[in-house]
Amino acid sequence: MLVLLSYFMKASHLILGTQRENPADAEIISHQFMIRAGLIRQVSSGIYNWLPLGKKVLQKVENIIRKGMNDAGAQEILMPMVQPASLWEESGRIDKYGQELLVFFDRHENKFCLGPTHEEIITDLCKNLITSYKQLPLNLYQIQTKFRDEIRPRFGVMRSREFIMKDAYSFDIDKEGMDKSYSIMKEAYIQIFDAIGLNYRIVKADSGAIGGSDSEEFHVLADAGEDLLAFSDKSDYAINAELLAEHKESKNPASLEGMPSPDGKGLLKLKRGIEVGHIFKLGSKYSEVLNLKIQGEDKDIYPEMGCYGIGASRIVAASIEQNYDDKGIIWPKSLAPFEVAIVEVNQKSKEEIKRKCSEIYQLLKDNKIDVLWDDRDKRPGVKFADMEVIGIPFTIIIGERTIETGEIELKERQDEKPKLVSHQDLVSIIKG
RNA sequence: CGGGGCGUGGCGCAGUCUGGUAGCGCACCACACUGGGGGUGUGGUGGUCGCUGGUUCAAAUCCAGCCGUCCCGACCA
Repeated sequence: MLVLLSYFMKASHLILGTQRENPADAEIISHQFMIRAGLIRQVSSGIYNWLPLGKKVLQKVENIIRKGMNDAGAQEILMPMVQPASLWEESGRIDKYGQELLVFFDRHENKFCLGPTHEEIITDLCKNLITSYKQLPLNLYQIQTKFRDEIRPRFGVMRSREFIMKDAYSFDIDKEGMDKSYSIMKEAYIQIFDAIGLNYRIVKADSGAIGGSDSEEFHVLADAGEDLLAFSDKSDYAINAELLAEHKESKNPASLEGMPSPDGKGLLKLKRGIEVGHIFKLGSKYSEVLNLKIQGEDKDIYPEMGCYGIGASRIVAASIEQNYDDKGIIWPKSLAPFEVAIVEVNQKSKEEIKRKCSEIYQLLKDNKIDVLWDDRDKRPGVKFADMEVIGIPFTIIIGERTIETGEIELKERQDEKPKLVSHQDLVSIIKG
């Protein structure tokens, strides 16, 4: 019996955690809907619990990233969240990161910090792991919780202190190799963000505190974005507006609108974006300062490194900022916590309704479709509203109206009314 | 760190000015009705009013200090 219950993904057994009212302290859309749809609950400023539905979405993001990285030849590892501060002293970044680095002491009075990023750890790891140039090129990545003690965390998981990030690090014998690793990662990122299915852009970026030369950012376009991006209306020139403003000296980014594009083609247009990915060429900065030296063909070399981040938890919020309506979240199919919901209407009056739900549920399961069966003893309006705020792409409605006809009512998230489809077509329509 | 809010059951709020038995809506539990867009009724559960100290016969309410949290700014991915 227990096996049977857990096998069925029924709403009556699932912690949905939906709320009818907006929490008072959530300002932006994604934060409001993430709480109302039962994805997250706040623990402390910039620190969140991920509830079952939120965790499911997050896992979908992670798996798309994982596949893209593996396909590109990167190897997954897991590094510790707790790092000895001595490594940060060695790299000289303990001061540069400053208060954003959360420092503490263990019982032996040794100084540690919570990892905001892992250049130090991975470089140190490779000192023992990589001994010959023949092992290069190499790309190692992890998907893990990061902690940055933000001055002002805000907007839910958009700018939180604790967040889930994929970070990858490449090692090459020379600059040409690094350039190649960088382009492979850029290509992998394009595949990953295409697979997620959000509207995004790649822009030139500032390499900031991470250091290094070339760097590009991947932005999900959304009005709530914290970054301003500048595009040429005639070419594919695109840059983080803040960086361009710096080059132009003391211009504020918003004033760039309508100015000539620096590549000489067309005029600049501005759009807001949420940074969800960032790729850097680091060079030998970290390998030198942390003394990662490996044997080359004829002499020792410091590997040329690159690092590549994707904000997994931020993507969840960014997706919502880009796709929502007054009823709630609208997920792309790639991220939806369930692909389809079955809403059981008027369930008490007829035994056939329950039987029909069970039959459809089984059909979908057999076709590997991720389905939620809303079997709760609630009024239809409540169920519809919940499925809509959660943002499930399809809803199948099973009730007295169609129980006799054999047809199935299928409603897409953004449609007002359901369509009647045949039993045979159901699976192919949902699979799209 | 500067400026501005807010802290009262899980959520949204009233009550604070003017001290006198902690309230409302939603959610939750039970029963009945209801049953295709957040339904109705009856009866319930649940709160040291952020914390500490002070004033007072009496403090959610007045005073002081502290803490938490949100927004704007500086900063940052």
